[in-house]
Amino acid sequence: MQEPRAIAAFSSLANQTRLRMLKALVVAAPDGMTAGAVSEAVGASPSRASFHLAKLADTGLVSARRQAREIIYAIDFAAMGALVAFILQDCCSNHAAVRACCGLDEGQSPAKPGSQR
Amino acid sequence: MQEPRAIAAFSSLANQTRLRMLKALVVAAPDGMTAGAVSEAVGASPSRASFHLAKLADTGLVSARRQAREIIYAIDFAAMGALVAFILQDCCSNHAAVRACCGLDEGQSPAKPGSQR
DNA sequence: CTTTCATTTCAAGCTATCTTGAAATAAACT
DNA sequence: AGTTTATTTCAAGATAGCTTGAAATGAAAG
Repeated sequence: MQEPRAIAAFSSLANQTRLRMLKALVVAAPDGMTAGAVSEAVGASPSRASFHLAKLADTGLVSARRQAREIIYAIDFAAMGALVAFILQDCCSNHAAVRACCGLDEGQSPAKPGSQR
Repeated sequence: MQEPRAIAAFSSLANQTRLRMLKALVVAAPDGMTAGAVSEAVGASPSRASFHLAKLADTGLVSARRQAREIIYAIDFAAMGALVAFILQDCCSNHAAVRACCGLDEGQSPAKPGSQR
């Protein structure tokens, strides 16, 4: 991931509505949600939801596909992973302190409670 | 890390000048750099550099301390790590696909070349 | 106590982003 | 063809963020 795309991705995440959309889409993964469902989930008008979903799709953090009358948005975990990799590698030069702070490098289990930090 | 702080942090990273400052500060870690040095490193006027450094400091991604006439900025790796943790845990619910995409969960060595991805 | 150096603060103008509601598109159904 | 449902696009106004250069602060040195 290059700098311009990373900046666009960070910009996408720097908004409450979009962050909440993303969280809803994580819960709904890998199936995704219709634009209307996302709109309801975050309490935004259809037009406003469309605006923010378009931004998330532009940056590649989510994908969009039409299914009959509905448009289904789904999170792209690979893109999210690439963004994390950008922070870790490009920004922080793989500095151990950064990796340590997010509970990595000490075991493989993704969600072991209490083991992070 | 809570949502508002994460949003502010993403906002900080969503800017070329600040991203480059951060990279310079990673290289200069853990000592840090004077505001003037950062200013030169990214090719920004003192006033512009001060504006962006203040933003980075506000969000806690960098720290500032006065040393005689100079002000020394240093990256806060813990804060960077907390932001990565926010993406991984709060945003992505520790989804394995995200962790996999950044070369984690397959070995502990932080910077082993060729082993990531 | 004035000068010098490093940095910040301020005010102005500019650009980008967000919100709102109305109108347009797209697909299915009658 | 006309209607309904789902979503996007558009235009307008509001808010936030960026850049610039000048003025102000803070700290050391003569």
